[in-house]
Amino acid sequence: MKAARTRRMILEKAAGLFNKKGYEGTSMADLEVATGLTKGALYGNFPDKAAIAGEAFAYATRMVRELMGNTLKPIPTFKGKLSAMLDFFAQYVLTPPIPGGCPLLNTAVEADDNRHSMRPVVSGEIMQVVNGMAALLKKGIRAGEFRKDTNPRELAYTFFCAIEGAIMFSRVEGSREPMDIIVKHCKNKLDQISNPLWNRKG
Amino acid sequence: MKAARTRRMILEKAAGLFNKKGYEGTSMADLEVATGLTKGALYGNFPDKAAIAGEAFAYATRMVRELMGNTLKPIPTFKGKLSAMLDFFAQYVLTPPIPGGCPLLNTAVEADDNRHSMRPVVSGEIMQVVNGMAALLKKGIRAGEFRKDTNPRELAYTFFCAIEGAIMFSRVEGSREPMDIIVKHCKNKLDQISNPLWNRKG
DNA sequence: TTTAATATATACCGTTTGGTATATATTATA
DNA sequence: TATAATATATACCAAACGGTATATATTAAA
Repeated sequence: MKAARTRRMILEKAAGLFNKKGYEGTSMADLEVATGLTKGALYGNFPDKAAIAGEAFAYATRMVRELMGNTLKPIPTFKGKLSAMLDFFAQYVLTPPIPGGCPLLNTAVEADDNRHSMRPVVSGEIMQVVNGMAALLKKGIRAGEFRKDTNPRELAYTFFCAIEGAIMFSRVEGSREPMDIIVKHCKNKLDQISNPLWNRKG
Repeated sequence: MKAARTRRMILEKAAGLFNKKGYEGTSMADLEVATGLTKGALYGNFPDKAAIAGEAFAYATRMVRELMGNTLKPIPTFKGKLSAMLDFFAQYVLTPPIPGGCPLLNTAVEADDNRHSMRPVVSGEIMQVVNGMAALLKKGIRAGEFRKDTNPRELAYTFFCAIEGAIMFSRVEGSREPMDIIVKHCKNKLDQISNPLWNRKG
Protein backbone atom coordinates (compact mmCIF):
# COMPACT_ATOMS: atom_id res chain seq x y z
CA MET A 1 0.00 0.00 0.00
CA LYS A 2 1.01 3.54 -0.71
CA ALA A 3 -0.58 4.79 2.50
CA ALA A 4 2.28 3.43 4.57
CA ARG A 5 4.86 5.66 2.89
CA THR A 6 2.52 8.63 2.96
CA ARG A 7 1.81 8.12 6.65
CA ARG A 8 5.51 8.03 7.40
CA MET A 9 6.17 11.17 5.38
CA ILE A 10 3.35 12.98 7.17
CA LEU A 11 4.70 11.92 10.57
CA GLU A 12 8.21 12.99 9.64
CA LYS A 13 7.08 16.49 8.70
CA ALA A 14 4.59 16.69 11.56
CA ALA A 15 7.23 15.68 14.12
CA GLY A 16 9.35 18.71 13.19
CA LEU A 17 6.41 21.06 13.05
CA PHE A 18 4.87 20.11 16.40
CA ASN A 19 8.31 20.06 18.00
CA LYS A 20 9.01 23.59 16.80
CA LYS A 21 5.65 25.30 17.11
CA GLY A 22 3.85 23.18 19.69
CA TYR A 23 0.47 21.51 19.44
CA GLU A 24 -1.69 24.63 19.60
CA GLY A 25 0.74 26.59 17.48
CA THR A 26 0.61 24.09 14.63
CA SER A 27 -2.43 24.25 12.36
CA MET A 28 -3.74 21.72 9.88
CA ALA A 29 -2.96 24.34 7.23
CA ASP A 30 0.68 24.28 8.38
CA LEU A 31 0.67 20.51 7.93
CA GLU A 32 -0.78 20.89 4.43
CA VAL A 33 2.07 23.19 3.44
CA ALA A 34 4.78 21.09 5.09
CA THR A 35 3.60 17.82 3.55
CA GLY A 36 2.46 19.22 0.23
CA LEU A 37 -0.83 17.39 0.77
CA THR A 38 -4.37 18.57 1.34
CA LYS A 39 -6.73 18.02 4.25
CA GLY A 40 -8.36 15.20 2.33
CA ALA A 41 -5.12 13.24 2.35
CA LEU A 42 -4.27 14.09 5.96
CA TYR A 43 -7.69 13.11 7.30
CA GLY A 44 -7.64 10.04 5.08
CA ASN A 45 -4.58 8.78 6.93
CA PHE A 46 -5.33 10.00 10.46
CA PRO A 47 -8.58 10.50 12.38
CA ASP A 48 -7.75 13.94 13.74
CA LYS A 49 -5.04 16.45 14.68
CA ALA A 50 -4.42 14.93 18.10
CA ALA A 51 -3.70 11.54 16.52
CA ILE A 52 -1.13 13.06 14.17
CA ALA A 53 0.56 14.85 17.06
CA GLY A 54 0.55 11.71 19.19
CA GLU A 55 2.03 9.50 16.49
CA ALA A 56 4.47 12.22 15.50
CA PHE A 57 5.78 12.30 19.07
CA ALA A 58 6.17 8.52 19.04
CA TYR A 59 7.97 8.80 15.69
CA ALA A 60 10.28 11.50 17.05
CA THR A 61 11.29 9.58 20.15
CA ARG A 62 11.81 6.38 18.15
CA MET A 63 14.08 8.21 15.69
CA VAL A 64 16.14 9.73 18.49
CA ARG A 65 16.36 6.43 20.35
CA GLU A 66 17.52 4.57 17.24
CA LEU A 67 20.06 7.25 16.42
CA MET A 68 21.45 7.19 19.95
CA GLY A 69 21.49 3.40 20.02
CA ASN A 70 23.57 3.30 16.85
CA THR A 71 25.93 5.91 18.28
CA LEU A 72 26.55 4.03 21.52
CA LYS A 73 26.67 0.50 20.09
CA PRO A 74 30.32 0.43 18.88
CA ILE A 75 31.67 2.01 22.06
CA PRO A 76 33.31 -0.66 24.26
CA THR A 77 33.28 0.85 27.78
CA PHE A 78 30.31 1.98 29.85
CA LYS A 79 32.06 5.20 30.72
CA GLY A 80 32.57 5.78 27.02
CA LYS A 81 28.92 5.10 26.31
CA LEU A 82 27.81 7.54 28.99
CA SER A 83 30.22 10.15 27.76
CA ALA A 84 28.95 9.70 24.21
CA MET A 85 25.39 9.95 25.52
CA LEU A 86 26.21 13.37 26.98
CA ASP A 87 27.74 14.45 23.68
CA PHE A 88 24.69 13.16 21.85
CA PHE A 89 22.31 15.24 23.93
CA ALA A 90 24.63 18.19 23.61
CA GLN A 91 24.03 18.06 19.86
CA TYR A 92 20.40 18.92 20.50
CA VAL A 93 21.29 22.56 20.97
CA LEU A 94 22.21 23.55 17.45
CA THR A 95 21.62 20.46 15.29
CA PRO A 96 18.77 18.45 16.75
CA PRO A 97 17.78 15.23 14.93
CA ILE A 98 14.18 16.47 15.07
CA PRO A 99 13.89 20.21 14.33
CA GLY A 100 12.87 22.23 17.36
CA GLY A 101 15.03 20.62 20.01
CA CYS A 102 14.27 17.80 22.42
CA PRO A 103 10.78 16.31 21.96
CA LEU A 104 10.79 15.12 25.59
CA LEU A 105 11.37 18.62 26.92
CA ASN A 106 8.99 20.37 24.53
CA THR A 107 6.15 17.90 24.93
CA ALA A 108 6.58 17.60 28.69
CA VAL A 109 6.33 21.35 29.20
CA GLU A 110 3.27 21.47 26.97
CA ALA A 111 1.63 18.43 28.55
CA ASP A 112 1.98 19.19 32.24
CA ASP A 113 -1.11 21.40 32.34
CA ASN A 114 -2.64 20.89 28.89
CA ARG A 115 -2.88 17.75 26.78
CA HIS A 116 -3.44 15.58 29.82
CA SER A 117 -3.46 12.35 27.80
CA MET A 118 0.14 12.88 26.69
CA ARG A 119 1.53 13.02 30.22
CA PRO A 120 1.95 9.28 30.84
CA VAL A 121 3.37 8.87 27.35
CA VAL A 122 6.02 11.55 27.84
CA SER A 123 6.71 10.36 31.36
CA GLY A 124 7.27 6.82 30.07
CA GLU A 125 9.70 7.98 27.39
CA ILE A 126 11.67 10.00 29.92
CA MET A 127 11.86 7.04 32.29
CA GLN A 128 13.25 4.92 29.48
CA VAL A 129 16.12 7.34 28.97
CA VAL A 130 16.85 7.74 32.67
CA ASN A 131 16.64 4.00 33.30
CA GLY A 132 18.95 3.45 30.36
CA MET A 133 21.53 5.75 31.88
CA ALA A 134 21.14 4.13 35.29
CA ALA A 135 21.59 0.70 33.69
CA LEU A 136 24.86 1.80 32.07
CA LEU A 137 26.08 3.08 35.42
CA LYS A 138 25.14 -0.19 37.15
CA LYS A 139 26.85 -2.30 34.53
CA GLY A 140 29.86 -0.02 34.77
CA ILE A 141 30.02 -0.63 38.51
CA ARG A 142 29.80 -4.41 38.04
CA ALA A 143 32.47 -4.22 35.35
CA GLY A 144 34.75 -2.35 37.72
CA GLU A 145 34.77 0.85 35.73
CA PHE A 146 32.99 2.89 38.38
CA ARG A 147 33.36 3.01 42.14
CA LYS A 148 31.03 0.80 44.12
CA ASP A 149 29.70 3.69 46.22
CA THR A 150 28.21 5.29 43.11
CA ASN A 151 24.45 5.81 43.20
CA PRO A 152 23.33 4.99 39.64
CA ARG A 153 19.76 6.18 39.96
CA GLU A 154 20.63 9.52 41.57
CA LEU A 155 23.35 10.20 39.04
CA ALA A 156 21.15 9.26 36.08
CA TYR A 157 18.42 11.60 37.27
CA THR A 158 20.95 14.38 37.79
CA PHE A 159 22.60 13.98 34.41
CA PHE A 160 19.27 13.87 32.60
CA CYS A 161 17.78 16.88 34.37
CA ALA A 162 20.94 18.94 33.93
CA ILE A 163 21.09 18.13 30.22
CA GLU A 164 17.42 18.93 29.63
CA GLY A 165 17.76 22.18 31.52
CA ALA A 166 20.81 22.98 29.46
CA ILE A 167 18.92 22.32 26.23
CA MET A 168 16.30 24.82 27.33
CA PHE A 169 18.91 27.35 28.42
CA SER A 170 21.18 27.05 25.39
CA ARG A 171 18.35 27.12 22.87
CA VAL A 172 16.67 30.21 24.27
CA GLU A 173 20.03 31.95 24.47
CA GLY A 174 21.05 30.73 21.04
CA SER A 175 24.44 29.70 22.39
CA ARG A 176 26.21 26.41 23.09
CA GLU A 177 27.85 27.83 26.21
CA PRO A 178 25.40 26.65 28.88
CA MET A 179 25.30 23.17 27.37
CA ASP A 180 29.09 23.01 27.11
CA ILE A 181 29.42 23.92 30.77
CA ILE A 182 26.95 21.21 31.81
CA VAL A 183 28.55 18.54 29.64
CA LYS A 184 31.96 19.39 31.03
CA HIS A 185 30.61 19.21 34.57
CA CYS A 186 28.97 15.83 33.96
CA LYS A 187 32.12 14.40 32.40
CA ASN A 188 34.11 15.58 35.40
CA LYS A 189 31.65 13.71 37.56
CA LEU A 190 32.18 10.60 35.43
CA ASP A 191 35.92 10.90 36.09
CA GLN A 192 35.31 11.31 39.80
CA ILE A 193 33.32 8.09 40.06
CA SER A 194 35.76 6.16 37.88
CA ASN A 195 38.16 3.66 39.41
CA PRO A 196 41.80 4.72 38.99
CA LEU A 197 42.53 1.85 36.63
CA TRP A 198 39.88 3.00 34.19
CA ASN A 199 40.52 6.71 34.41
CA ARG A 200 41.56 8.33 31.15
CA LYS A 201 40.52 5.17 29.37
CA GLY A 202 36.97 5.44 28.05
CA MET B 1 -6.85 56.02 38.44
CA LYS B 2 -8.74 52.80 38.51
CA ALA B 3 -6.93 51.49 35.47
CA ALA B 4 -3.82 50.74 37.51
CA ARG B 5 -5.61 48.23 39.73
CA THR B 6 -7.43 46.71 36.78
CA ARG B 7 -4.20 46.35 34.84
CA ARG B 8 -2.59 44.58 37.75
CA MET B 9 -5.54 42.23 38.18
CA ILE B 10 -5.50 41.40 34.47
CA LEU B 11 -1.77 40.69 34.59
CA GLU B 12 -2.15 38.53 37.68
CA LYS B 13 -4.78 36.33 36.03
CA ALA B 14 -3.03 36.39 32.67
CA ALA B 15 0.27 35.30 34.19
CA GLY B 16 -1.30 32.10 35.49
CA LEU B 17 -3.21 31.44 32.30
CA PHE B 18 -0.28 31.92 29.91
CA ASN B 19 1.99 29.96 32.23
CA LYS B 20 -0.41 27.02 32.26
CA LYS B 21 -1.74 26.95 28.72
CA GLY B 22 0.94 28.76 26.77
CA TYR B 23 0.61 31.74 24.45
CA GLU B 24 -1.15 30.00 21.58
CA GLY B 25 -3.22 27.90 23.95
CA THR B 26 -4.63 30.94 25.73
CA SER B 27 -7.41 32.85 23.96
CA MET B 28 -8.78 36.30 24.62
CA ALA B 29 -12.02 34.53 25.57
CA ASP B 30 -10.07 32.65 28.27
CA LEU B 31 -8.82 35.97 29.58
CA GLU B 32 -12.37 37.37 29.62
CA VAL B 33 -13.52 34.46 31.80
CA ALA B 34 -10.50 34.56 34.11
CA THR B 35 -10.69 38.30 34.70
CA GLY B 36 -14.46 38.64 34.62
CA LEU B 37 -14.00 41.44 32.12
CA THR B 38 -14.92 41.84 28.46
CA LYS B 39 -12.76 42.45 25.44
CA GLY B 40 -13.59 46.11 25.64
CA ALA B 41 -11.88 46.36 29.04
CA LEU B 42 -8.94 44.18 28.04
CA TYR B 43 -8.22 46.11 24.85
CA GLY B 44 -8.79 49.34 26.73
CA ASN B 45 -5.86 48.50 29.01
CA PHE B 46 -3.53 46.74 26.56
CA PRO B 47 -2.91 47.18 22.84
CA ASP B 48 -3.03 43.48 21.96
CA LYS B 49 -2.65 39.89 23.15
CA ALA B 50 1.13 39.86 22.77
CA ALA B 51 1.43 42.89 25.05
CA ILE B 52 -0.64 41.19 27.76
CA ALA B 53 1.49 38.05 27.51
CA GLY B 54 4.71 40.07 27.59
CA GLU B 55 3.74 42.11 30.63
CA ALA B 56 2.29 39.03 32.31
CA PHE B 57 5.67 37.32 31.97
CA ALA B 58 7.40 40.35 33.47
CA TYR B 59 4.84 40.34 36.28
CA ALA B 60 5.41 36.63 36.92
CA THR B 61 9.19 36.88 37.11
CA ARG B 62 8.98 39.96 39.33
CA MET B 63 6.65 38.15 41.73
CA VAL B 64 8.93 35.12 41.90
CA ARG B 65 12.03 37.26 42.35
CA GLU B 66 10.46 39.27 45.18
CA LEU B 67 9.23 36.12 46.89
CA MET B 68 12.65 34.51 46.66
CA GLY B 69 14.38 37.68 47.82
CA ASN B 70 12.23 37.79 50.93
CA THR B 71 12.92 34.14 51.59
CA LEU B 72 16.70 34.47 51.36
CA LYS B 73 17.05 37.83 53.12
CA PRO B 74 16.98 36.66 56.78
CA ILE B 75 19.37 33.75 56.15
CA PRO B 76 22.84 34.64 57.46
CA THR B 77 25.21 32.31 55.56
CA PHE B 78 25.75 32.03 51.81
CA LYS B 79 25.52 28.27 51.99
CA GLY B 80 22.20 28.67 53.77
CA LYS B 81 20.98 31.07 51.12
CA LEU B 82 21.92 28.68 48.32
CA SER B 83 20.32 25.78 50.12
CA ALA B 84 17.13 27.78 50.60
CA MET B 85 17.25 28.75 46.95
CA LEU B 86 17.22 25.06 46.03
CA ASP B 87 14.28 24.47 48.36
CA PHE B 88 12.49 27.44 46.89
CA PHE B 89 12.77 26.12 43.34
CA ALA B 90 11.78 22.68 44.59
CA GLN B 91 8.45 24.20 45.63
CA TYR B 92 7.71 24.88 42.00
CA VAL B 93 6.73 21.27 41.48
CA LEU B 94 3.49 21.09 43.41
CA THR B 95 2.85 24.61 44.71
CA PRO B 96 4.27 27.13 42.25
CA PRO B 97 3.85 30.82 43.11
CA ILE B 98 2.52 31.32 39.58
CA PRO B 99 0.16 28.51 38.51
CA GLY B 100 1.64 26.32 35.78
CA GLY B 101 5.18 25.92 37.06
CA CYS B 102 8.30 27.92 36.25
CA PRO B 103 7.68 30.86 33.88
CA LEU B 104 11.32 30.77 32.78
CA LEU B 105 11.08 27.15 31.67
CA ASN B 106 7.65 27.44 30.07
CA THR B 107 8.36 30.65 28.21
CA ALA B 108 11.85 29.59 27.14
CA VAL B 109 10.57 26.37 25.58
CA GLU B 110 7.83 28.28 23.82
CA ALA B 111 10.11 31.08 22.68
CA ASP B 112 13.05 29.18 21.25
CA ASP B 113 11.38 28.64 17.88
CA ASN B 114 8.25 30.80 18.11
CA ARG B 115 7.75 34.22 19.71
CA HIS B 116 11.17 35.39 18.64
CA SER B 117 10.84 38.73 20.44
CA MET B 118 10.55 37.01 23.82
CA ARG B 119 13.88 35.22 23.54
CA PRO B 120 16.18 37.99 24.78
CA VAL B 121 13.70 38.78 27.56
CA VAL B 122 13.62 35.21 28.83
CA SER B 123 17.34 34.86 28.35
CA GLY B 124 17.92 37.98 30.43
CA GLU B 125 15.73 36.75 33.26
CA ILE B 126 17.53 33.41 33.32
CA MET B 127 20.93 35.10 33.41
CA GLN B 128 19.79 37.16 36.40
CA VAL B 129 19.01 34.00 38.34
CA VAL B 130 22.22 32.23 37.33
CA ASN B 131 24.34 35.29 38.02
CA GLY B 132 22.62 35.62 41.38
CA MET B 133 23.61 32.08 42.30
CA ALA B 134 27.15 32.60 41.05
CA ALA B 135 27.39 35.78 43.13
CA LEU B 136 26.35 33.91 46.26
CA LEU B 137 29.01 31.29 45.58
CA LYS B 138 31.67 33.93 45.02
CA LYS B 139 30.79 35.77 48.22
CA GLY B 140 30.76 32.44 50.02
CA ILE B 141 34.28 31.76 48.82
CA ARG B 142 35.49 35.18 49.96
CA ALA B 143 33.76 34.67 53.31
CA GLY B 144 35.56 31.37 53.76
CA GLU B 145 32.43 29.24 53.58
CA PHE B 146 33.38 27.52 50.36
CA ARG B 147 36.67 26.11 49.12
CA LYS B 148 38.76 28.40 46.96
CA ASP B 149 38.94 25.91 44.09
CA THR B 150 35.18 26.15 43.58
CA ASN B 151 34.05 27.33 40.15
CA PRO B 152 31.07 29.61 40.90
CA ARG B 153 29.94 30.06 37.34
CA GLU B 154 30.06 26.37 36.42
CA LEU B 155 28.28 25.36 39.60
CA ALA B 156 25.58 28.01 39.20
CA TYR B 157 24.89 26.86 35.64
CA THR B 158 24.75 23.25 36.77
CA PHE B 159 22.41 23.88 39.70
CA PHE B 160 20.07 25.99 37.61
CA CYS B 161 19.90 23.56 34.69
CA ALA B 162 19.41 20.56 36.97
CA ILE B 163 16.63 22.29 38.86
CA GLU B 164 14.83 23.41 35.70
CA GLY B 165 15.11 19.93 34.22
CA ALA B 166 13.75 18.54 37.47
CA ILE B 167 10.78 20.91 37.36
CA MET B 168 9.97 19.61 33.89
CA PHE B 169 10.45 15.99 34.94
CA SER B 170 8.55 16.17 38.21
CA ARG B 171 5.63 18.12 36.79
CA VAL B 172 5.05 15.82 33.83
CA GLU B 173 5.31 12.79 36.12
CA GLY B 174 3.15 14.43 38.79
CA SER B 175 5.64 13.42 41.46
CA ARG B 176 8.14 15.19 43.68
CA GLU B 177 10.61 12.34 43.40
CA PRO B 178 12.81 13.61 40.54
CA MET B 179 13.01 17.05 42.13
CA ASP B 180 13.82 15.60 45.55
CA ILE B 181 16.66 13.58 44.06
CA ILE B 182 18.13 16.63 42.32
CA VAL B 183 17.84 18.86 45.38
CA LYS B 184 19.52 16.22 47.52
CA HIS B 185 22.31 15.90 44.95
CA CYS B 186 22.87 19.65 44.80
CA LYS B 187 22.94 19.96 48.58
CA ASN B 188 25.52 17.19 48.74
CA LYS B 189 27.57 19.19 46.29
CA LEU B 190 27.24 22.24 48.54
CA ASP B 191 28.62 20.13 51.40
CA GLN B 192 31.50 18.95 49.24
CA ILE B 193 32.63 22.46 48.39
CA SER B 194 32.22 23.69 51.96
CA ASN B 195 35.23 24.28 54.14
CA PRO B 196 35.36 21.91 57.14
CA LEU B 197 34.76 24.73 59.61
CA TRP B 198 31.49 25.64 57.97
CA ASN B 199 30.20 22.15 57.28
CA ARG B 200 26.94 21.25 59.05
CA LYS B 201 26.54 24.92 59.85
CA GLY B 202 24.16 26.51 57.43
C1' DT C 1 -24.35 67.76 41.74
C1' DT C 2 -23.23 68.73 37.26
C1' DT C 3 -19.79 67.75 33.87
C1' DA C 4 -15.82 66.14 31.49
C1' DA C 5 -12.90 62.25 31.34
C1' DT C 6 -12.20 57.67 31.79
C1' DA C 7 -13.26 52.91 31.79
C1' DT C 8 -16.13 48.97 30.47
C1' DA C 9 -19.76 46.51 27.74
C1' DT C 10 -21.98 45.39 23.40
C1' DA C 11 -22.14 44.16 18.82
C1' DC C 12 -19.76 43.25 15.05
C1' DC C 13 -15.76 42.33 11.48
C1' DG C 14 -12.85 39.38 8.41
C1' DT C 15 -9.93 35.41 8.97
C1' DT C 16 -8.58 31.09 10.54
C1' DT C 17 -9.66 27.07 13.09
C1' DG C 18 -10.45 21.72 13.02
C1' DG C 19 -13.28 18.80 10.56
C1' DT C 20 -16.51 16.59 6.78
C1' DA C 21 -18.96 15.16 2.48
C1' DT C 22 -18.14 14.21 -1.92
C1' DA C 23 -15.97 14.19 -6.31
C1' DT C 24 -11.79 12.87 -8.74
C1' DA C 25 -7.27 10.66 -9.38
C1' DT C 26 -4.42 7.02 -8.65
C1' DT C 27 -3.27 2.63 -7.58
C1' DA C 28 -3.22 -2.57 -7.55
C1' DT C 29 -5.72 -6.77 -9.08
C1' DA C 30 -8.04 -9.68 -12.44
C1' DT D 1 -6.50 -3.34 -20.15
C1' DA D 2 -10.84 -3.24 -17.57
C1' DT D 3 -12.29 -2.87 -12.91
C1' DA D 4 -12.60 -2.57 -8.07
C1' DA D 5 -10.30 -0.53 -4.24
C1' DT D 6 -7.78 2.92 -2.44
C1' DA D 7 -5.99 7.43 -1.91
C1' DT D 8 -6.10 12.42 -2.70
C1' DA D 9 -8.27 16.93 -3.98
C1' DT D 10 -12.08 20.18 -3.81
C1' DA D 11 -15.54 22.73 -1.68
C1' DC D 12 -17.68 23.65 2.17
C1' DC D 13 -19.23 24.00 7.34
C1' DA D 14 -20.06 26.00 12.02
C1' DA D 15 -17.27 27.66 15.61
C1' DA D 16 -13.60 30.18 17.47
C1' DC D 17 -9.94 33.36 16.62
C1' DG D 18 -7.83 38.31 17.49
C1' DG D 19 -9.28 42.76 16.99
C1' DT D 20 -12.33 47.21 16.45
C1' DA D 21 -16.03 50.82 16.51
C1' DT D 22 -19.20 52.59 19.28
C1' DA D 23 -22.47 52.94 22.90
C1' DT D 24 -22.99 52.92 27.90
C1' DA D 25 -21.47 53.02 32.70
C1' DT D 26 -18.51 54.65 36.02
C1' DT D 27 -15.29 57.62 38.03
C1' DA D 28 -13.00 61.91 39.42
C1' DA D 29 -12.92 67.12 39.21
C1' DA D 30 -15.52 71.57 39.11
